[in-house]
Amino acid sequence: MSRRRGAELEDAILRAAAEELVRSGYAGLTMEAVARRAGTNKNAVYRRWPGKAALGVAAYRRLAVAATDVPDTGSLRDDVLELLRRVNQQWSTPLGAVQRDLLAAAAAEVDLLAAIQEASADAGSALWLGLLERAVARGEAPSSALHPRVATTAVVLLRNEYVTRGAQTAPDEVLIEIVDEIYLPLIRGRA
Amino acid sequence: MSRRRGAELEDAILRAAAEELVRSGYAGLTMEAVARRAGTNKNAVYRRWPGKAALGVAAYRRLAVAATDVPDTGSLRDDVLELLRRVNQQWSTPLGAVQRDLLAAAAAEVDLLAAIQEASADAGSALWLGLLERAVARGEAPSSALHPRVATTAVVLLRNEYVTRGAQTAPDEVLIEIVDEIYLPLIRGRA
DNA sequence: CCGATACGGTACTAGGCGTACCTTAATTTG
DNA sequence: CAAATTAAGGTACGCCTAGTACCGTATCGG
Repeated sequence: MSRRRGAELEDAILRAAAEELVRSGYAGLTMEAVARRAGTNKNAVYRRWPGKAALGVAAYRRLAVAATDVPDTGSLRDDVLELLRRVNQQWSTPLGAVQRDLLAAAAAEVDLLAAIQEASADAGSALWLGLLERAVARGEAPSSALHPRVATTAVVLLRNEYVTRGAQTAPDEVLIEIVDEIYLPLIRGRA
Repeated sequence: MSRRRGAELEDAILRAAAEELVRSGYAGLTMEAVARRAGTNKNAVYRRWPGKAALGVAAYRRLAVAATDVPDTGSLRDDVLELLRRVNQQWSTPLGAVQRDLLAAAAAEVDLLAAIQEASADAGSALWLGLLERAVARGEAPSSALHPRVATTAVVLLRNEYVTRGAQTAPDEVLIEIVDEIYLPLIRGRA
């Protein structure tokens, strides 16, 4: 029997950790179970990651590679609402719960936080800026709306729903309210 | 020696838990230490609260009674910025860190979440709506701006800084950016 | 072929949550 | 006022999990 080493073993551990994450959530993630599922022991894990949080983040990054493609309906409102709905849907999955737990668990270590941010495309402003750029080209929005913090306001407000309400999912009415009562007025107001 | 009972003992436990909370944070809070500091044992604690999260929230509520008074400078921008600065300052204290940890720890139990919300006045929309009402009276804002979600947008964005950046405190430039680039344009745009 | 390196196995320690059980004090009730 | 009930105190658990230590052994590079 061959003994796995280096990258091969590391890969197996990450795969195992990712499976455990979706199965049991971050709270239920145990180093022991990860090692067992990977067919190894805790030593191999601790040689690579300093602790549970770091492993959790590393495993999450492998799960959250699926980048959301940006909708292009020809209407700013529809684009925003659609992207917001996709994000909401993604956050409603067990993976979204994992992300939130991880965000809380990694709050102490700044580098881990950055790693999570990097992994979740929805957090980046690129998607939202791109969407706005097309609206500007169509004359639906002023170019002064192309501002990172402005662009991501809708998704930030949605995240707040999860954080403060502990919501499993945000109802569609909330998304509509965010778009119609805040995001679009904000874009208008920056003219 | 007299043996404390009922409300008196409950009070001592809550006081002890609050002290432990500011000393060691929520992560370092242990039922054992709380009981010891209160001069009793874990039994008395568990007879009153089902677990660590519930006790933590109850203790936090006793700490966070200090309601922020709303500034009234005569200018919407100054009012908003000032209130935001006060909230930022409050969230920068150890107590703010406790609140964030608690928010994460109580994410599973909805009733606990509600209890935290209730305790932190800054989360409520009343403060922000009151501030806006005065601005409307002065003609600085349209009455259509009097909307709970709109009113609290600034503080929600600030919270996001803490959640996603793990910030100890948000720099003043961020507050200014939130006010000038988002909050005020939003108010304008709702005219 | 020979180190050096890293994996596997196992056994620990340490700490904390939550529970069980019993004794003892205070309070309520007949 | 005595008896019954309620609630504290004391203590010892069971259980789980993080993280560490040690050692034999397979693999890899030179």
